[in-house]
Amino acid sequence: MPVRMQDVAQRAGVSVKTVSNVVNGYPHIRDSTRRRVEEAIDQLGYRMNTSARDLRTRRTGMITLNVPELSLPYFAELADSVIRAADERGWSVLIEQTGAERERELEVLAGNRRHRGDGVLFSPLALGPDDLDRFDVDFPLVVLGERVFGARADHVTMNNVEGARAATAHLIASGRRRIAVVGAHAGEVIGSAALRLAGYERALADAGIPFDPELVGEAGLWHRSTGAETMARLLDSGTAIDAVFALNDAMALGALHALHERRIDIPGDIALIGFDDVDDVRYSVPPISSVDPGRDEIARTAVGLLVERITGSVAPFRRTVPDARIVGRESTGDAQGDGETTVAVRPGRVEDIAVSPLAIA
Amino acid sequence: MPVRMQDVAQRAGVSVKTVSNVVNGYPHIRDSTRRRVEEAIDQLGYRMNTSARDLRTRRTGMITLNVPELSLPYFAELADSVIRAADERGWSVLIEQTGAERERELEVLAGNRRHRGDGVLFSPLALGPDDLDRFDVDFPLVVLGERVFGARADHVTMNNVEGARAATAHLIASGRRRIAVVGAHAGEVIGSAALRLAGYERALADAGIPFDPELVGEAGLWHRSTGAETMARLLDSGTAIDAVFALNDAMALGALHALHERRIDIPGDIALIGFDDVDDVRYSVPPISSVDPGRDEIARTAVGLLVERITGSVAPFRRTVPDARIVGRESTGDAQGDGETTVAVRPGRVEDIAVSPLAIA
DNA sequence: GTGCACTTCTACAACGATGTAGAGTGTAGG
DNA sequence: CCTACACTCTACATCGTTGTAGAAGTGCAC
Repeated sequence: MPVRMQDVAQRAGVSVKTVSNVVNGYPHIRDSTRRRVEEAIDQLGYRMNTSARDLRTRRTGMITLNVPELSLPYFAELADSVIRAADERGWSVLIEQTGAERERELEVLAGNRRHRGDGVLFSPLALGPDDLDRFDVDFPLVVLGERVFGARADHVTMNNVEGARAATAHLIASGRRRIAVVGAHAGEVIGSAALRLAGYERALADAGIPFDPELVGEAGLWHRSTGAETMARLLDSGTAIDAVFALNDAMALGALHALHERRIDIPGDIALIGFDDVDDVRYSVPPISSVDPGRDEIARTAVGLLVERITGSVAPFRRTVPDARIVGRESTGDAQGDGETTVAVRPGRVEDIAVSPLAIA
Repeated sequence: MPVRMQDVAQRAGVSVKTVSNVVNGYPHIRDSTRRRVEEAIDQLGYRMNTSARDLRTRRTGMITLNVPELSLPYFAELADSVIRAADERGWSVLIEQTGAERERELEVLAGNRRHRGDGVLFSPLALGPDDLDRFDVDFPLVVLGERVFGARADHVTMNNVEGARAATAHLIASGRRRIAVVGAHAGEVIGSAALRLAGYERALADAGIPFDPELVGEAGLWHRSTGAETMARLLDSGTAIDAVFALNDAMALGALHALHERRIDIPGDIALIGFDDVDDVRYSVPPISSVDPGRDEIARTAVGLLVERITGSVAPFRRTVPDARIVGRESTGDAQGDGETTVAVRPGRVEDIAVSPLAIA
C-alpha cells in the first residue's frame, strides 16, 4: 500500500536507482530528470522506507542513550544536550532508562535488550570495577560518568577531583572552616562520591585544615530527599558547621530544604555549594553556587567519540575530561539575586587508554 | 562479517526458518531442535538484525516522542513516564526536541524529519488552531497538551479548567481574596494559559469575587525566569495581593524566587500554588502546592492510544482527560515540612471526537 | 489399512532500498 | 576520425529476516 521508490520511478519514467540517486543527492543527474523525480515524489507523497535503507547500508543513524532516569534533572539536561549534539550531526537518539538497577545495566552491556541503533552511550550508576570485563562488548560504546575506569571503551568523565577541590577551596577562601559534606559513600574508592570526597580532602590539606569525619554525611542515592535527610542528620549531630558541600545539586536542593526547616540563614550561618550546575539551582531560594562540569561539552564529546567509533577505523580507546568551572551565587555570598561569578577549575587531562579496542565485528 | 540466521541454521543443522521460529517463540518445535538452535546461537553470539526484521514485518517497535525540550522539568518527567509506559509494552522511544519552534513543530507533522518509528507522540507548544489541517497526517499520531483541539488525531489533555478552578478555589477557601495569576497569554483562547485562566475566573465567580485585571500577569514562555519577572512586575505594581496562582510549576518556582528577594513570607503574607506537580516543588523552600494532572496516566493513556492506532483497526479519534488532584503543601498552609494533603478535582470527560480518522495507508 | 488432524520442519519468494558494474551519450584533445 | 574521459542512467544482485505453502512424520479413531 505505501508508495515505494518503484512507484516513483515508474511515474517519473526512470529507474529505481535514479530515484535513489536523486533522494541521496548524487551529483551527476540531469536537472530535468531531477525535477521529474522530485515532482513524482511530491505527487505520490513518497517517503523513504528507513528499514530497507538501514538493512542495505548496515547503518541506522540512531544511537541509544542509557541513563538512570530522566526525572533526575542532571540526566534530563544531559539527554537534552546529547539529543542536540546528535541532531547537529544528523543522528537520532533512542533513550532507555535503567533506574540505576544493576540487572538492567548489565542488560545494556549484554545487548540482550532490544538491540537497535549503531552504538550506545551509557551512563551506569550501579556497575563498578568488578564488572570491568562486561564492558568488552562487540558494539560501539562510549561510557559516561565515574563508575568505571579502565574499561575497554571510550570514556567521558567529569573533572571530579579538581572540581570538588575548587568548590571546597572556594568555601575556605570565604573564611569557612567547618565544611560538611553531603552524599559520601563509605568505603567506595570509585565513583563520583569517592572522587569528589578526595577533592574535598585535598582542598582541606592544601589549607592546613584537619579532616573531621564527623563532618562527612553519607547518602546512598543522590536525590533531593536523601540530601535533605543527610543534612538533617548532620545538623542534629551537634557538630559545628559553617558550610556545606553537597556532592550534587539534587542533594544541595534537599540540604537547602532541611536548612530552611530549621530557619538557618544561608549564607549567613551556613554557606552551600553543589555540583552539576543544573538549571534548578539558579532559581532556588537562595540561588545555590555549584560546579559546572561542562555538560554541553560532555555531550558533544561523547556523541563525537561514539560517531567516530561507529564510522571510523579501529583506534585506541580515549578518555576525555571537559573543563569545569565554579559558578558562585548567593548561597556562598558571591552575588546577590540573579548575579553569578565564575572561576575556571584547573583543567583535567585527556589521556589515551593503553589498550586497543577489540575489532568491531 | 556479522553472524546471520543462516550461520546459526547451518551450525544447528536446520533451516533458517526454524531458527527464526525458535527465536520468535513459535510453539511447534521439538525440544531437542530448540536446544540445538539455542546452543548454536550462544556459541556464535548471534544477534538479530533488527533492520531486516523491521523491513519484513513492516514494523519497528519504536515510537517517537516530540517535546519542546527535556530541560523543562515537566517534559523530562513526561518523557520518563512515556518511556516507562512504552517499555512495559515492549516498545522503544525515540526522543526529538522541537525547542517550541514553529518551524520544527511543522516538520514533525510534515514528516520531513527523519521518519523512523511506527508512530508519533507529539506535544506542540507553538502550533495553534490555524494549523489544524496540518494534523491530517498519514501516520499514527497522538497529540498531547492543549494547543490544538479538534484536530483529526487522538488527543490526551489535562483537566485544565477544573484543575485551575480547584486550585483557585483552594486559595479562596483559605480566606484569600486578592489572587494574582502568573503566566496569562493575552488574547489567546486556546492553550493551557487560556484554559487555566478560565478555570481561575470560574472559581472567582463561584465565590462571588470580582475579576480584577490588575491581578493578571502575562508571561510568554513558561520558564522559571519569566515566572520571576512576572511576579516582580505584579509586586511592583502596588496592587494588593494575598495569593498567587502560577499557571505552571516552573513559573511558581520563579515567583517564589521573586517573593524571596523581597523577603515576603509564604504563606504568611502570600500563598502560592502552581500547576503540574513536578518533583521540584516538593523540595522547594517552602514546598509549593500544585495541581497534579496525572502525569503517569497521561503517558500511559497516550502510549496506549498510539499503540492501538498502530496495531489496531481504524476507529474514531478519541480525546481523554485523566483525573487530576490538588496537592496541598506548605506554600498554601496545608501542611508543614514534607507534609501533603490531597483533594480530588472534579473529573474531566472522555469524549469521542465526531470525525473519523483517515484510512492509514 | 485408511483417513484425518496435528506436529515439525523446509523451500522459496518477498519486504524496499543501495552497491556494483557497465552501457550509452557528449566533448575535448591528438 | 579516434581515443579518453566525464556525465547520466540502468539492470541486477544483495542486505537478513519472515510469510506462505506445503512436505514429511506421528498418533489416533474407525
